Amino acid sequence: MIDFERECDVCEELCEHPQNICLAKADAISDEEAQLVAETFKLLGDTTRLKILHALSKRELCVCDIAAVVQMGQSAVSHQLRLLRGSRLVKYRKEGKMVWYSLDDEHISSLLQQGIEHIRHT
Amino acid sequence: MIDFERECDVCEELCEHPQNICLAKADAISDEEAQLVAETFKLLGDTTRLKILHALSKRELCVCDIAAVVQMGQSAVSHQLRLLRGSRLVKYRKEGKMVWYSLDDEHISSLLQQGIEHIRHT
DNA sequence: TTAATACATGAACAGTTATTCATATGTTGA
DNA sequence: TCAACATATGAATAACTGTTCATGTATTAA
Repeated sequence: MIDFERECDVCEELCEHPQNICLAKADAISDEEAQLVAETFKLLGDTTRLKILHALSKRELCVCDIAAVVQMGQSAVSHQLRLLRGSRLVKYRKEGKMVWYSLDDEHISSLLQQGIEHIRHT
Repeated sequence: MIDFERECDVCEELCEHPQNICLAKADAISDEEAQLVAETFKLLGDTTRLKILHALSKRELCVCDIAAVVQMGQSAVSHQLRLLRGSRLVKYRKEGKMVWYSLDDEHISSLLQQGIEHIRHT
């Protein structure tokens, strides 16, 4: 139970609705969490990466196969894979000179699917 | 049933794995869909917008309340709201000189929640 | 060892994006 | 009609992002 009269430091003046603001602040996500979540969504927010992730959600692929599927240069794909690796959205295993990529968990696959469903129902 | 021997136009040379590529191409999302989905995720991929959407997922808020909650200028918030409006992630209703914003559907709220849960389990 | 292959990476560049500032629009109450 | 207020928006700018090109590393086979 929070005493909003005391808790809230922006509860005066103009159009602002103290109660709303205080309540909203009370259950806002932290800056750090917002940052992390945004970072994840940002990675999903690029056509190339989205196609890569979608392809990987179906099967494990090596880099040059990914490049063939998304029709991009190997370098461009490698750069994107580095970002995806960095945020643990994908994992990889080496086999000789090849590297096989796959999604790191099905959580991602589920997010992806939900995004697709969203645009299909709009 | 697809005849991959005939269907696939990139099934030769180097490291590429014809079967994988052809299968992946077969169930790839279209460029247009990928574009749309990416666009949605891109909107979720910014800290300011994410905070706005998260706040709106709890309750309807007017512009200056949003500005107070996310601690941004009114102008910055308005600009972001325009983007969110444009992709129908939020809806609004006017009441006198104020405008009240809320999420357009709970689909968004659910995506948001899933994103938050993702980073909490990593 | 050497050449070929698969992948990674740094630098550079072009395109995009988020914020700020100034100003415009529209509503309300005096 | 005017002043105050809530919101929207155009322009400018700084920061960021994605691709390409050149090159580097590691692995394999000859």
